[in-house]
Amino acid sequence: MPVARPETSDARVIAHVDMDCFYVQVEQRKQPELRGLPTAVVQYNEWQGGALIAVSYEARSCGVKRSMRGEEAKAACPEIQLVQVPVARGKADLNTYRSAGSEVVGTWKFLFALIQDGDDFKESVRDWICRKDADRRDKLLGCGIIIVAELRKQVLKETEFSCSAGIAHNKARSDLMWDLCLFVTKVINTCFDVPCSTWLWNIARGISGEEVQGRLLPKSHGSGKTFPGPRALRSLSNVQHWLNQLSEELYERLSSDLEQNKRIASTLTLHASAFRSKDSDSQKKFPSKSCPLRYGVTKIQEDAFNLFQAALREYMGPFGTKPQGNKKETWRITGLSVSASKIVDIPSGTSSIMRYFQSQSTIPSSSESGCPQEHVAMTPSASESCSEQKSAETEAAMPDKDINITDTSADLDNSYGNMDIVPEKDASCQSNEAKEFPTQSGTQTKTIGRKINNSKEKNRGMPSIVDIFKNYNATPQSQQETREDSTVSLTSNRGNLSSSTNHSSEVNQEVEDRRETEWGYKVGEIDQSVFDELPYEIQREFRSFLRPNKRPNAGKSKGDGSASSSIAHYFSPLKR
DNA sequence: ACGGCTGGTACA
DNA sequence: TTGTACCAG
Repeated sequence: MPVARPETSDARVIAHVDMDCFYVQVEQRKQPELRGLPTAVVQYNEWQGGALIAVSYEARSCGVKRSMRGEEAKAACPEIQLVQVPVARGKADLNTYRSAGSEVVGTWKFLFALIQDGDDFKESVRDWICRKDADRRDKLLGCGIIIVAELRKQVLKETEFSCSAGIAHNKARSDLMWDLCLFVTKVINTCFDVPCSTWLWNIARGISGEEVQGRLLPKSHGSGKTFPGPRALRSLSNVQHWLNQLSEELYERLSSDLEQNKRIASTLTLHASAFRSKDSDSQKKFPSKSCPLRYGVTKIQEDAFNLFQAALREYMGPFGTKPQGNKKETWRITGLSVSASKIVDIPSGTSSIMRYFQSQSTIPSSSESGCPQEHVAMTPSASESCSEQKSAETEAAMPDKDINITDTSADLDNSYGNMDIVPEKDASCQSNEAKEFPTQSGTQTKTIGRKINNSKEKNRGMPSIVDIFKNYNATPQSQQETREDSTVSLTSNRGNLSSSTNHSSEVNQEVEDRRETEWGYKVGEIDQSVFDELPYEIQREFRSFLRPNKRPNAGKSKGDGSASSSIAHYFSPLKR
């Protein structure tokens, strides 16, 4: 983080949008009678009422906090409504919240529609962006404000979820930081090196050129569970049971990702936490282990268990293997998690997944360690790490032979669907595909990686929100004559979504009634409902752009109107 | 060794 | 590349 990037002269507009106590909102949408009540989402409830993981604003005002247990929350706020996270496979199941999150992201498509009509948008902002009577940077913020106001309204309309947002010229917050500024100035020379000092100095003043990294999808998936106190696992078979559960969930999510996003993960990692009951360094960390990820439930289960055993041996050192070594030097597992990472796009286009895999398939280098699947049956000592089995790397991006489909007309979904159903046998090393590519595994693996990366370039789906703002250029021109050039450009070479407008939501019906177009308006025609959402000082600013002689409506907004700067703005939760 | 589960970054 | 540590919500 301490990369002191200079702020560019080019003004940016950066918005931070944050879903309000999201899990609570998801539950309240499911049970509307909970709306407006102090509510919290709780994970498990057997021990002290479970752990709070989301707290509604009403409950927060009673002093309920996220780290509390359910019973604590009841004590602080007796009328609080506690909703439990679903449980699947004996563990918390967050999938409803994940898909609700995807819903939210899905609503952003209206922004891309906006981009498609970029010319209209340019036209509409041109008039005011060039005006002389306000600071250009503030005008840019104003533009961002409108976009974000629309976005929040759209999210609310399509999902019923409210969100809050902040807008600034950079990623660092730049207001309400005076104390920090003073503090930093005080300590800046005490204990920081030069790069760190300059970073601190700038951040405290809201100066940052750090860029926004755009991404719509997660970089990894994980499934984990803790086994606190007396629940700690003490037998291999119990560990295996839980690894099976976790692996199932992980595979389910990998499958969804493959189906919905056409992505595959290539690395499987096992994390565990443990302690040793008797003496010595019981602080010792349980090592993480990873290996190439092979698609298939039982494959992930097997690999995860093998990784665990390899890690366990390392953890226990000489004691673990020999029961007679030291009496009762035994382990307890207090946490397990399996995760999948290094997720890459696969080409969608016309080819099926299978065709892709087949074209990429390589021999799993029987030269060295034989069939890559052998480790499944290996004893712990013999399997000393899947990760050392280079041959298995090529397996990473390749589903089992037994799910390969010779019918090349098979489409993505069908071939993927078979993965789950077909019983997994050890794939032999003599598959036809394998023999076609007698290359060294390492080389081949790199090739796969490269191809996948290339495919990423041409195969991205929707543009990210960052792409939007990247192309959001306003050229600082000396007005008047150069008016043609002083436009806000909102274009994308990728956007290809249709711009349909949904007028059916009853929630915002009265809003819709007042509102005809998405983005065709001029500033003077800004949707009143959007306008009303703006902080008071921003409304005033806008009015000064538009009707310099008119006085703003007083008392419309909760703001006190005293703020003189619009450097950073914050929107309160949108009312339903 | 109850702040669970999930995801991210930075670093060696 | 793998493994570790730490952070945030």
